[in-house]
Amino acid sequence: MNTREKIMDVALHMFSERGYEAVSVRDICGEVGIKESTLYYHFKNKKDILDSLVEKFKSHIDSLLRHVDEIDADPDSKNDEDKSLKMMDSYMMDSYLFDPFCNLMLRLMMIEQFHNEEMRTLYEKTLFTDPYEIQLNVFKKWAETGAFSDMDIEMIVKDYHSYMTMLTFKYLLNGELTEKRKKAYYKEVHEYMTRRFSA
Amino acid sequence: MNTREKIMDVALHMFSERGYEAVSVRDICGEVGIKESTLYYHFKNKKDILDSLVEKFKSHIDSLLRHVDEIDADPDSKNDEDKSLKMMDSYMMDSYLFDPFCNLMLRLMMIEQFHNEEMRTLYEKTLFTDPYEIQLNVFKKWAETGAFSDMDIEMIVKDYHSYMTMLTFKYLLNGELTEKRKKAYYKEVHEYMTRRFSA
Amino acid sequence: MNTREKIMDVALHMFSERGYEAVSVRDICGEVGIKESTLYYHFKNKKDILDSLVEKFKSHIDSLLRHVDEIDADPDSKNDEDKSLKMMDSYMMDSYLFDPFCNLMLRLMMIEQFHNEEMRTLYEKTLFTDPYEIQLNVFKKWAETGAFSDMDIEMIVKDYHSYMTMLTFKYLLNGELTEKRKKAYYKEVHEYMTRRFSA
Amino acid sequence: MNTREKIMDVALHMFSERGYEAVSVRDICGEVGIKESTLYYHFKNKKDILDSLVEKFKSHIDSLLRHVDEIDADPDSKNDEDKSLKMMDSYMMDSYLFDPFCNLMLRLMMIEQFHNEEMRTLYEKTLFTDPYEIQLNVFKKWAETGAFSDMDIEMIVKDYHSYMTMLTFKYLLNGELTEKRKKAYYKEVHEYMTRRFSA
DNA sequence: GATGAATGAGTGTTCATTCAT
DNA sequence: GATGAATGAACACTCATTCAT
Repeated sequence: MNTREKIMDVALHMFSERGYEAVSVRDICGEVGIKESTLYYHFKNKKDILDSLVEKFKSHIDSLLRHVDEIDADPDSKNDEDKSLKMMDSYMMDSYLFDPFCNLMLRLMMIEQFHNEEMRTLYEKTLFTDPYEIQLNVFKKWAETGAFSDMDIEMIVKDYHSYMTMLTFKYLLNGELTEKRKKAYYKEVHEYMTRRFSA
Repeated sequence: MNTREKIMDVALHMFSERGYEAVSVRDICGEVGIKESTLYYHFKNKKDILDSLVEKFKSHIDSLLRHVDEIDADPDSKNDEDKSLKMMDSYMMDSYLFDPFCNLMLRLMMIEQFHNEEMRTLYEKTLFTDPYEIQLNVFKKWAETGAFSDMDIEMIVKDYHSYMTMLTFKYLLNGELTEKRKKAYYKEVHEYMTRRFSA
Repeated sequence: MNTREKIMDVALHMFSERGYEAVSVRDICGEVGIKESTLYYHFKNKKDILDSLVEKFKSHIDSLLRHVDEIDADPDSKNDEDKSLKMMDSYMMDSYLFDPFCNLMLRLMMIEQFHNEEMRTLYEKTLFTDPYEIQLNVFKKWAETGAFSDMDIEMIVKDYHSYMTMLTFKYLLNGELTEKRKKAYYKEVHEYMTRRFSA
Repeated sequence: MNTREKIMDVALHMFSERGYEAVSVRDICGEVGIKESTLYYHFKNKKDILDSLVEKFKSHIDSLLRHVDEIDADPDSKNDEDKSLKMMDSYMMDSYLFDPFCNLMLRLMMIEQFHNEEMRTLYEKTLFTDPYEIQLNVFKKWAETGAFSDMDIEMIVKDYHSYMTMLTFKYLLNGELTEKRKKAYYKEVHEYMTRRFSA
């Protein structure tokens, strides 16, 4: 990890805990182990660090969304209930929420959304709009296997989406992201899946 | 509204939008229309404003929880499906979330919870623990009318709780709390209630 | 002299010697004997000090120009060659150029005029336009005594004006304004006056 | 123009507009199109750029003064009133004042003279002492043609000198050196020459 | 109740300069 | 010849706070 990456890493950890404004350039540099003047060789100003993080996050989720489409298009996944479930889990958990970078970005967005229009847009898209869209697609594929009728899909997805969203806020965007919290989240997800879709 | 109350009001609006640290004593005084030295007549220091807000919030929700118990204990509400539903609505909407003071406090807690233990505790209690507890009680009372079997209650409450929580984050703790967002929230609540509990 | 006036005084001395940009707020405060934060109680920012100086200078020369008009209108000064001469001297020396505040402001304007439109306008007005105008008026009054024909006035004033301007730049806006330089200026003025207008 | 010359050229333009201290090494390099570290290959430090400019200026005026002497010594120019006039014009206009390099150096000296002894010495010499000396010599040569008596020379030169000095400050060391200003200067010079010396 | 004046510590940022490559 | 990366010192300015009035 070069200096520029180190700065972004440290900054994200601090921003996502205390908020952008409350973190000083001094704080970041102290943790990275460089002088403040050095930071300004790598970034135009403090805002530029935030912008770079947002840019990185955007390309992260772009490649993620592309990846999700590819999985959907995978012929092997058809007629396979299990795979669909795994896709959904893995989509939510591994990529958006469990990935350290994305998880911290989501926290940062939660903090900043109240006074930063760009952050709010991204926050809504990332936590509400995109997940619902993806989940809807997954369930539609699943329905093609005859698992449930088309008529029920919207309701099923809405329930599923709200349950996952609640768990996300409760376990993954709250306190530190410990293994314990991840497990608790994982356990509740599977309880829900079993209750609703197995048997 | 006297000066002390004005300070708290202005501070809350600013804190809940930009976070405690990012708001300066200067900002608050400028908006209130007093000199900074005057603020220190009314509050020991900046932290004291935050503490006073938290104290006010705590007594707010205490009286609220007492109020909820009273309603539950109201003999007229028994055997009355409709009233139970209204209680639930009114609990969520009028008190916790629609009340301007509480809504702003919840936003502040969302922002501060990541680095302030006291705020996190309050945040979890107010948005996850307490609501679930209350909702569980309401559904238990409702079940006594024979509306649904005891076995289903936990699942029903969990689904209900997650749906309301998701809607809260999506509509009431996101952007400015406009009438439009309130209406959208209200509409989705009623759609859910109808789908699940009527007929 | 209160703190605000002290700041302006010290700032002017420094600005007029090293230029506005080259003088730091630290420099000024160090000389005044206050902390930098105190300066910002009295002035909005560094530029505000400069603006206040310019404002003070403008009202200075405004009252000066009014004063000059009054002298012109003084009935006792008519038909009195000597008085006219003294008026001219006193106008140039006592007010614009010898007055410590104005002299330093002129130096500051000399320095800043090359990159500051407002300063350039003031510089041209104060050193070229206004003096010529005043001198022309004085000579016109003088001509009414029959001292010289109307036809010659323009030439006489132009010569006089250029001589005084040169002496100003050579003696009063060059190096420190010492008594020695004042005397040298004074001497050359009188040599010129004698050569041109006596006998 | 090689890099070293480019740096000096850009630096002079900036120094003469905003003053030495107010111009940063960054500013210069940005305009030249090199990195700051590169500048230190060509110059020891920032001061070295200024010193090099001063050195260049000194050799400029040295060769200029030699050139003036040569013209004086030119046998063809004797007994030729017109040529004398042209000499004077060309001395003032073409060399010292109209030449872009010298003009900018004079501006820089005007700015720096108040706090830099070396600059002040050069400023006085270049704008007051040398011109007067040269003008005196020119008029002496001219007087040898019988154009005017020796007794008047000093007065004539003083008047001429002060007029030219005033015009220099008014037109050539004020604002940007545009063609318009050059023309205005030129016109006033010729008006003066005609008024004083023709017919 | 409120304010004018002050302050030490801290804010983000720019400065001229160095040095290995 | 030129640059990428770094730095200590300085920059203008804001911070929460104090205290006499």
